Amino acid sequence: MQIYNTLTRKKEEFVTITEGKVSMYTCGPTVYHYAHIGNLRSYIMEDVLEKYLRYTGYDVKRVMNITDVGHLTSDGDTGDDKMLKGAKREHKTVMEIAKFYTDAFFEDCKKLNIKVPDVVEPATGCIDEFIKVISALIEKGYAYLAGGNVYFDTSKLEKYYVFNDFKEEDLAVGVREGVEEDANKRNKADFVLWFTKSKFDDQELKWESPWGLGYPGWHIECSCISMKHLGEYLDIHCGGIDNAFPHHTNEIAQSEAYIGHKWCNYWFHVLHLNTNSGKMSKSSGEFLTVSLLESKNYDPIVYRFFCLQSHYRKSLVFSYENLDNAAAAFSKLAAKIAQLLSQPAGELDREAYDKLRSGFSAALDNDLNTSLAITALYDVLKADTTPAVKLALIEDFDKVLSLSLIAKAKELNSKADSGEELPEEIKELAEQRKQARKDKNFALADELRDKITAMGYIVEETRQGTVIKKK
RNA sequence: GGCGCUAUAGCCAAGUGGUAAGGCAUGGGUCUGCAACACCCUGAUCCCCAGUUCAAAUCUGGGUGGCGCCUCCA
Repeated sequence: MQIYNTLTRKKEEFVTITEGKVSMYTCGPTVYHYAHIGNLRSYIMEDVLEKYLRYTGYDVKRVMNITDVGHLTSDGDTGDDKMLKGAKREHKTVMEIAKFYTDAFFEDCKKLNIKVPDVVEPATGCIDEFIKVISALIEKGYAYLAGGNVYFDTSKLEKYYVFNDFKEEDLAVGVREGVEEDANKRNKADFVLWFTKSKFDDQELKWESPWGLGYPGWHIECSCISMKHLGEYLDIHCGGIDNAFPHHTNEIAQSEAYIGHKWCNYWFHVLHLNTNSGKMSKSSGEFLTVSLLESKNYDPIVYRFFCLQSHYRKSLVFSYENLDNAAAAFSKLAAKIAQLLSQPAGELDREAYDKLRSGFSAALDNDLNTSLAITALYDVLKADTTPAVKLALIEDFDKVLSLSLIAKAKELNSKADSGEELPEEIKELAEQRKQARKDKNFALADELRDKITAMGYIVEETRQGTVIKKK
């Protein structure tokens, strides 16, 4: 499979360190608030990547962290730990907040058919690891103490800016509001490994360390958690594009300084979901969550479908118009499959099956082109072959796409068949309407249809007669 | 200011040198008491300029617009 590697800025053949095995690390969520659907776009695309790797036969071990410490400032916030702020906002303790939003995150994942990674590790569970790695970095001369904090010395590296051709003097320090230059740093690009002193001193979570009571810097957690579970050699590291610098750059710096050799071969970055006014964030604009979409009667899977229709390396604009577009396409797909299910299945033609399947693989082999993979799905539906072949392929594709298409189709069919389960009241109205139509009293028939619709049911005339189903 | 990504029909989007896939929406039609469903038909020379080539949406150079990052936002 070909995959774009941010490290080389090229599409490359994906070759793993150990044949047949993939070690995969994903930057997990911060758990001081709900994830918004832009965050979730990354997790959806990474889920597709993981599932496709498995689909092609790899044995994948995937690790994800949960950031429950160390997020200090944020867009809009001018102080306070974000976790602490969340805790204050909701009158809960920091760990309760973390637990609450971690659960909420995985709830969202479940609704979006995102598989839970093999290992999920909260940062607060790995403090000893952090201390061990930071100590070693100091010993090796890659880190120094200043003003009570431990800093990583980026000048000790041959190449620090691995993703961008930044020149140190071009970095605009403090472009972001609320970010000030730290006078303790020897070099502009140095970053904190361990805090004991910061401008945000009302930290609730602090741990003992050789450098005093404090808490870890933001970047160290991903390096340590990854190495703890996946060892010193990593095949692929995933995350949102905004993490490339400085987060991932710093991860590479500290990891490779620690282990003394190249750490990760492939870097997979998902571009942002934007609104008309720019990047979606937790603090500006409408806070778009999965539950908000649900409250507007969107099936969460429709959002997954929406993401899949685009490519992970393209920024995608979210609007309700675009989501409606996806919703319409999705329900048409489900309806087509529902039709297939009610037909005689016929023979499973192996040749036709293999040919159509190869179209799907070719799409995903090419840098995870999900948009083309969806087209491959449409090709299956249009193909001149038996329902048996089509359904088998749809089921096969769904191991990767995870759109639950067959289940949705079955649901449609069962709704259509479940005339018996309609409330008496509805059945009564339907009977009256049937009689009205027989009498050619269409005004009354329409009135009755409106009544049934108002009660939450849909009335349709099909070739098999009138069908009433729940909305 | 620096660095990077990107620009194809109303919208999502494929395309990696040989004369523009697919989906949604729109419009027209078949079916229907009507509506919906379903089915059929329907649209762009690819941001602009210059160049390379027999041939460019695809390569090169220069513009313009959008997005991201620049030290704790996926």
